[in-house]
Amino acid sequence: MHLQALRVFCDVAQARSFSRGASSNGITQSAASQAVHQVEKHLAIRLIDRSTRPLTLTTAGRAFYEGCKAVLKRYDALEEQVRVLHGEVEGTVRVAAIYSVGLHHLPPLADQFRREHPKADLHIDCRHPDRVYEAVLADEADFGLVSYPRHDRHLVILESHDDEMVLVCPPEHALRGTGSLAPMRLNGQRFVAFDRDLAIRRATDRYLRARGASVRVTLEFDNTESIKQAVSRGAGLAILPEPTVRTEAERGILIVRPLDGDGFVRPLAIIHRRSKHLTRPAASFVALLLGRTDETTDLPASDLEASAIPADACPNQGDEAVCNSEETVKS
Amino acid sequence: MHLQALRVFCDVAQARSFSRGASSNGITQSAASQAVHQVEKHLAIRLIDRSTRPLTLTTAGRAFYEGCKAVLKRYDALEEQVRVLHGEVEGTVRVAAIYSVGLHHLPPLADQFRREHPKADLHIDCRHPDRVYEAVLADEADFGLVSYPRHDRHLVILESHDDEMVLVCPPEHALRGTGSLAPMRLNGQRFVAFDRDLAIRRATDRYLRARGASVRVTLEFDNTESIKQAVSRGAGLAILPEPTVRTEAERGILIVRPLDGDGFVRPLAIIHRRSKHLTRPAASFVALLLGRTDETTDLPASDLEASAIPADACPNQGDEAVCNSEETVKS
DNA sequence: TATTGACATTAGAAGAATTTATGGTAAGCT
DNA sequence: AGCTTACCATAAATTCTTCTAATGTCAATA
Repeated sequence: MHLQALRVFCDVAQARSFSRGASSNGITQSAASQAVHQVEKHLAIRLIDRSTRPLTLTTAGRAFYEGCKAVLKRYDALEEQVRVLHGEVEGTVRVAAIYSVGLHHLPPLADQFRREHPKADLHIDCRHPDRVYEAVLADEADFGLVSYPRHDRHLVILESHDDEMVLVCPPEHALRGTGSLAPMRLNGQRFVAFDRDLAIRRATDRYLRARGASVRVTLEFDNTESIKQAVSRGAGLAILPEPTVRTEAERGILIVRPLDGDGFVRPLAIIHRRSKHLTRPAASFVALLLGRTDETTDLPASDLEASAIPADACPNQGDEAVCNSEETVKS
Repeated sequence: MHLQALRVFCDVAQARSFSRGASSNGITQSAASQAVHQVEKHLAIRLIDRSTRPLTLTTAGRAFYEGCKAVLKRYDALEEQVRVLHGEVEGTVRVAAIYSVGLHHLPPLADQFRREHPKADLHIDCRHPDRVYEAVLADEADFGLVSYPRHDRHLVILESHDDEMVLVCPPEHALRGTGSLAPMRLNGQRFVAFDRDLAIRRATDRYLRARGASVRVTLEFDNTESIKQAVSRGAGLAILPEPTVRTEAERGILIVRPLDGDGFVRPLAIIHRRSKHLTRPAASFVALLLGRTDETTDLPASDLEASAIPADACPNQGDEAVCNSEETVKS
């Protein structure tokens, strides 16, 4: 039995999808299908019911999924432990991240990584998404953190988790309030949006159009920070990844409301060059990002008592940089 | 990473030998060497120090070994749990075992198996070693339990644990006593031995000869039970596998003394046809024999509170059947 | 009913694991 | 020391796997 196959099964089970489970592991849907079939054949037990449309786990599948998750976590923690014990994780890690990820997702994980691997040198560059791809392809970064990953023959894409997209408005706005909001109610509102050439903008437009909400885009930026600033100054509403506005929501600077219905999310991914193997410390950091490190391990909890270790995993990506003019989206 | 590779590493580490570790997994020494190299390469850490003769584990190797053992145990328990949950372990298991194993090693394990898999039908046939091979080759048994396994193109050999060989004498004998005994002191003694065509006899002769003990063989049998009987009646001394004389030792019927120095052991093995895949219940029983089932699992300890579950693993094999005449072995 | 999205299946190519055969080295023996 | 034995590494050839790419099939939905 291949550990990789178990990993694929777990990711498929968690994502409730072969395609997404495959992406998380940087393989094709076909390979994931075959891998899971292999596991099922080995056990001679059907683990997944494919006859329904999002797939569901059988009873045995659920049990195996839970157990597998635990086994894999234990094994990953073991590898990490042995490496640390051997003082193996040293060297430089160069990460290229889109602004929002670098600002909001990475800091706590970077801290944890630096604590656990004092000998490793972690460099994080925050850039425009296009520059992230360039940096990875040019081998100026060991790997990159992006959202809405673009496929490229020279890249391997490891899909990470999704950020929930939420409505953001100023505290005095008519739509302030609590609880979730029907997307339709955004019809006719003024909006601050991402640049039109960013994937997140296209996804947002598609989302609003599909739900019959036509908004007037009054400002465009290529980064979340500028959008938040504009929103807080009353330039309009915005739809942003939840982690990027958590602080402002807690402080009452901005009002944040979830959107009704099926989650509108921003998929985050790790990208790296297909040919190149990750260095040891880079692999360790990727494992941390993918939540493959056991934060709740029962090993001697040596040196991390004071700090809050984030319970959820990894990286996500925003888009960012310049301010444009006004425009109406036929949503 | 292949679970099989981790298993090989663990067996190699435990056996302190690549060859034996390989045998435990039914692969060649070369394959074991390459598998361990692969693990080391993956971790980029040396786990085993080969420069010394029984090989030793490095510090990292020890840590990884302990962790691996736990992970594998957890995984094996998981597979078993899922199978039981799915009611998969049913059908007939036909085991062919040499007399001593069938009498002394199997009973508690058979009980445990029947308890855990009520739907499975377990048949155990105790036979002369040659008949065990015949039964397995003729597909009359799913697998066989033998000692001193013979290689055969059509068989896969899974080496199990070793039985310690001990000196057995009647309570009134001059060599009675406690503590271990120097083999040399057996020089000139009368002996009850196994048949000359049994591997265990040849191993015993070789052992005694190498240590300069020449004994007079007065009786020969092809099974341990007859030898014990003869010894208790004063026909001479014998060297037998420890588990086969434990009861008599406890009851004071026979005196049992370990032999000095490096262990003289009887290697036990599971044999099965190379081509044929084991049935599900057969595979479960083999897993139990190989100690790959987690007796100390923290799963709901359902129904096994009253019985003593043996802490050590599996099968072993004796040799047996007819009585011969007298003879002196130039040891 | 046609469409879309998602999984299965197949074939061929690339890659990995295993065996056989061989060579080198440590331990123990004479 | 020199020999012998046991043991592990390595190379080469073979056999098995696993991957991707292309295509087929089916459930959910408009």
